[in-house]
Amino acid sequence: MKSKTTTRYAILGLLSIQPMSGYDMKQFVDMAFKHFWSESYGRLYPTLRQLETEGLLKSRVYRQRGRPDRRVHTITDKGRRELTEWLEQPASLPRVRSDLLLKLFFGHNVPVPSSIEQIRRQREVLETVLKTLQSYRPAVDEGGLSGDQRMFFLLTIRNGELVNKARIKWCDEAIKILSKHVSSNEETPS
Amino acid sequence: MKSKTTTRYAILGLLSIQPMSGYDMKQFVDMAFKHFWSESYGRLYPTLRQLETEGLLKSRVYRQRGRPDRRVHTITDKGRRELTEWLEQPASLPRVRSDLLLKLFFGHNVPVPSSIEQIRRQREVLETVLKTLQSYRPAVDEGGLSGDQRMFFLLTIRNGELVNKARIKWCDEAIKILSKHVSSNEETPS
DNA sequence: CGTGTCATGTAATCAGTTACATGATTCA
DNA sequence: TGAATCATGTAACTGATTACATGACACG
Repeated sequence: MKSKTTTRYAILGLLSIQPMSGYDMKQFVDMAFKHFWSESYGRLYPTLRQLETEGLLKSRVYRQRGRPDRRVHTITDKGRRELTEWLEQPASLPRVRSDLLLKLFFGHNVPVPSSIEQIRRQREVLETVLKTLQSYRPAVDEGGLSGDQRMFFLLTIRNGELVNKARIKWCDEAIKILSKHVSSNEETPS
Repeated sequence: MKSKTTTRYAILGLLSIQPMSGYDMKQFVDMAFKHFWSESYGRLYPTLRQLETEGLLKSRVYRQRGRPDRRVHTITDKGRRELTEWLEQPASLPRVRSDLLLKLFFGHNVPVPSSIEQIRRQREVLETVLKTLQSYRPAVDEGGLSGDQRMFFLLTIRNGELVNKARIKWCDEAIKILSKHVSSNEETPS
């Protein structure tokens, strides 16, 4: 009874690029996939062991001087087959959870400036996210990636750019609308 | 040891609009919050009982002819206080999981037209999501909502519009880039 | 001398979905 | 007659994070 979690395929996908340790994967996901995916050690390591017993990858431990051992994983042919099979399956819609929108929807319970402040804070964070994302571009262009891999990487970055720009634009619109609402209520106080 | 899940506040927020049954909440969330939140009965009903024992809401069962009993919940003052307290806390960034972008990133394992097809399929779904979202606008304008509630509702819809339009725009860009890539490889076959 | 990085892993917990049970009524 | 809607609820499960343990070394 093996459940086919997406973590399995994230791992196999990463190994289809190059051999890696669990630690490497975590670093990579936290950087390159930050705007659309995440993995924790708590899922990564057990899943790696599981994939090895299934024969989808093999691993070897490398001893290092002054550093902990490194277990480097390599994808097998069987692993590649299972990966491409998954890649051909239709993708689902992105799953989104936004407590900001939840809070905004219930904004009638709180002074309007409080909602404005929420959005303003979020806008700031989104701005830094966007900048971080854009800072990867040169590295991707120069880094020793194959032509295809470069293209796919840039496409995911582009997705983050467009979506985050849309979010920021929404913040600006929302702040404007809410601010008008505040000042129009100042003109006619109770 | 009570964990303060967001489901708690989603429930309290809904009850701050009007008294509701668990079933009502599910309907409402599936409609109005679809693009940024979800709740299942499996979490809704137990959390409702929990909130009642904590005194944040009270409930009454209404018998109906030919239909199951309805348990209607009303928020208490204590509930309102806890809700507004949460509303003032800074919101986090939206959590996103997109297996489409994951698959695209690993696209080098699969023929490029397969990736194009993935994006084309997703584009179609996004288009219907967007249309559904926009179809709510008139109902929100006419529906018997207070001025504030109407504004907050429209703001969340607007968010869905902008973000989904950005996603669709990205699909178009990505399809174009990948298609060019395919035809340029046709010109110089191996 | 304390903090951070490298590195793997487990246990506990939290978060969230799915499947099932019940049962009357409405609609095609 | 069979499916869909209304309505509540539980049990089982999957999915995912957090906290902790270990330990050498580098950096300020």
